[in-house]
Amino acid sequence: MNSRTIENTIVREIRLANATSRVQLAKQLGIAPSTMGIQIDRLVEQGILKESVPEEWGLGRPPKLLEPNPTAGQFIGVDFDARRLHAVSVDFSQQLLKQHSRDLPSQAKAADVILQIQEVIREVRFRGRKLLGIGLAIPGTLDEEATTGLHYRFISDWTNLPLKRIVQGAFRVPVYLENNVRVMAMAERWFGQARNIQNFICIGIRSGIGAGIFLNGELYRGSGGLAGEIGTWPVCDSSLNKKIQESIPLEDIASLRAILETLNTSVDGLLESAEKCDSSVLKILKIAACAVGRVISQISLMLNPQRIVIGGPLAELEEAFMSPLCEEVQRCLNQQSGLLPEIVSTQLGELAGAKGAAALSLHRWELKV
Amino acid sequence: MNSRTIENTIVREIRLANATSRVQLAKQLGIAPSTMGIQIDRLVEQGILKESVPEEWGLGRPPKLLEPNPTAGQFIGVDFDARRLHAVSVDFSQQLLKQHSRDLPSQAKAADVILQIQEVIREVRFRGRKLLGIGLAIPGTLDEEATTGLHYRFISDWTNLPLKRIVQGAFRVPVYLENNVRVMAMAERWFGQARNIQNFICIGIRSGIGAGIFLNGELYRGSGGLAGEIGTWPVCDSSLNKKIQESIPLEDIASLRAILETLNTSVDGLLESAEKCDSSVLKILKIAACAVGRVISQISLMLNPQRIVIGGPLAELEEAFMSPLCEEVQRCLNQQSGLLPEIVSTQLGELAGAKGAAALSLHRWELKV
DNA sequence: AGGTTATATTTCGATATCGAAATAACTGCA
DNA sequence: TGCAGTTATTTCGATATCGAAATATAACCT
Repeated sequence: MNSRTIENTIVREIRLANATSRVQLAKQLGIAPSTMGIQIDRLVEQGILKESVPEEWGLGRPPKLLEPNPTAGQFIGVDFDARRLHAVSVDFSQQLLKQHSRDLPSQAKAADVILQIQEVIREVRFRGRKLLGIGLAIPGTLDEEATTGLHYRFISDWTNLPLKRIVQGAFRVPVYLENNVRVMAMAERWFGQARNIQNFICIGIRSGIGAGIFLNGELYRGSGGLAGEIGTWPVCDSSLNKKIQESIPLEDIASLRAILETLNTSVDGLLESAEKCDSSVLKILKIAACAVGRVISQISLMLNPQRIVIGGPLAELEEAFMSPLCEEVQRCLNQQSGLLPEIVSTQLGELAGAKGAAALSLHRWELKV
Repeated sequence: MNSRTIENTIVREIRLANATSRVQLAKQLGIAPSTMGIQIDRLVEQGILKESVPEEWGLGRPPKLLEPNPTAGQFIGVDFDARRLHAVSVDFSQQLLKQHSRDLPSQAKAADVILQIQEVIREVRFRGRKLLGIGLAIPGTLDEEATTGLHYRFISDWTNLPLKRIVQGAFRVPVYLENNVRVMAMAERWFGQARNIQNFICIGIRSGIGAGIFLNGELYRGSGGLAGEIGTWPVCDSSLNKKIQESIPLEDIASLRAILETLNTSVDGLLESAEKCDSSVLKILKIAACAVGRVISQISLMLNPQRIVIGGPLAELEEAFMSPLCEEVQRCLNQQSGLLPEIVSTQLGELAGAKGAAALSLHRWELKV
């Protein structure tokens, strides 16, 4: 139990609480106020934390509010899939410094992608702030220790890549990896729709479909790091499609890729025709929404989450996608209202993954001994 | 942070580790060996812990092994459903002291059951050991704080019963409640098939079907305490029964109650004819096993647990039930071997619930300030 | 202005924890 | 028997934490 352990705990707690006082922190962490005073004074002196005065205050001595000191350093986050790559830098208080997005060449090889990742990290790096860490949101599967990318269907030779070692070697700062759906879930938890929610599931619908899972307030990875791989979840509902007798994988009905292929259009084309209420488009979207809704209802039976956050372009389609999805969940759980989760769509936009990846490195960051 | 907090943590750690040394404990809890020495000495002096010598030891000074002192007190556990009630008392080191089982009158009312619970507690109470706590394994649903039984289908007026208050009032010791499938899961975790397993699911197949869930090494309850209520999980598989087009609830295919009703027999009758390989019985059991198997495969996609433990009478039927169940899981997950969980049946017998309930109170027990 | 109430923070002696070195208890070997 | 090697535990001065009381800083009231 390093003496820095408690200091790191304090910094993390301050990040979660936004702005709080010595006494509040002492209570929350079960530490004597006098001790907390000593620790905080040291952190302020080191430039890690910053004091500020509250706007309004009622009775009693007003607290000196504590926040992370923006100038203490910067973190960089990178998010990508087969088509596009996003990077951001944020300061120590998680405010955006620079951002950059670029398309990847179609048929890009793993080696190309890794080079581009390093390029954009240099691109968004902010002069004059010490770089403290890098977070990477990785599509596909990772090994259990989150050091190596195992497999990603949409980049042909993406197999067993020791990404952590490569990027850490290039930039000489701690590098943290996580699956991109889990990064989205962390982003929702830290600054999105799942703040202060202990049990929630973030479902990302893009090329594939995956789930990021927070239970008992903690990210859940599964025993082999494969939790949330619901793309192959078998869906069968004769009411949706009379021809389907056997169940088929969720990803083949409801992923963005499957829908775009069926309709032979682009993401923008899809969103546009959905807005225009094109009936054939609406029908396909409704089938997809119902499939996702049934899976959510089954997940809710098992896990009774408080909230479900839907991510990806389809989540923006209120009428065409989210409504039928919610109705289907309600229909499936009609007998058991206690199990009905709140269902919301993400509000974080396309930089969510990159910001989440930056936040990942920021939350994992630790004061050195 | 009470000074007793660390002592309670030490006692819990010793229970998990069976027999261990001061140095080992210090390492595991991140505490200096010198401090651990002081703490342990005090706990031994208080009669909470006991020292013993290791059987064999290689190089170096042999450790003084530490275990819970049996004479420090006793705990009582009670487990019941609509038909039958089990109670046990265990000493401070979790060894069985007394046990008692009895049938409940059919059509028993809630008030009767509560009286019987108190009776069997008096019955198994061991003279001359201080009673330190009581654990109750409750069928049906509980409120989130685990103080009140909300509903249980098979006892007619079992609604909103403040069981914790009632039993605590009668015996003046801490009383802990938990859903009976979760208690089974805790029993597997502490002294069953799931020792040292961080992520596992215990599926109990009795009158109903429920799941007890351990993730990241902790019991998971869900945001309303309803996690694991998989009885109504929709199962549809046209290969099992051509007539079924719409999905039907898992409990209506695979619960003990459903199977006994279909075959019009008793539990003993079922087990007997399954041993004799009665083909109509085997067919029904295979349908049930496949249904449970499909649900397990879906759960595995989501949660990637390391192990599944099956509880209830059917778990004893190796050929007739467990084999087809495992095959179905394998078939459903064939593409993704990393997701395949180990599937085992419980070995704890009919006292599992009562022993688990006693262990619940024992693990929750704390040194007073 | 001066007192009262309420809340946050600091002060300071008592206690707990740490870390490194010393000691204890064993095996194996000469 | 004596000594080297190994691991567990204890010793002891330095440091950290605690807890209760004192102090600081505000609003509110008369």
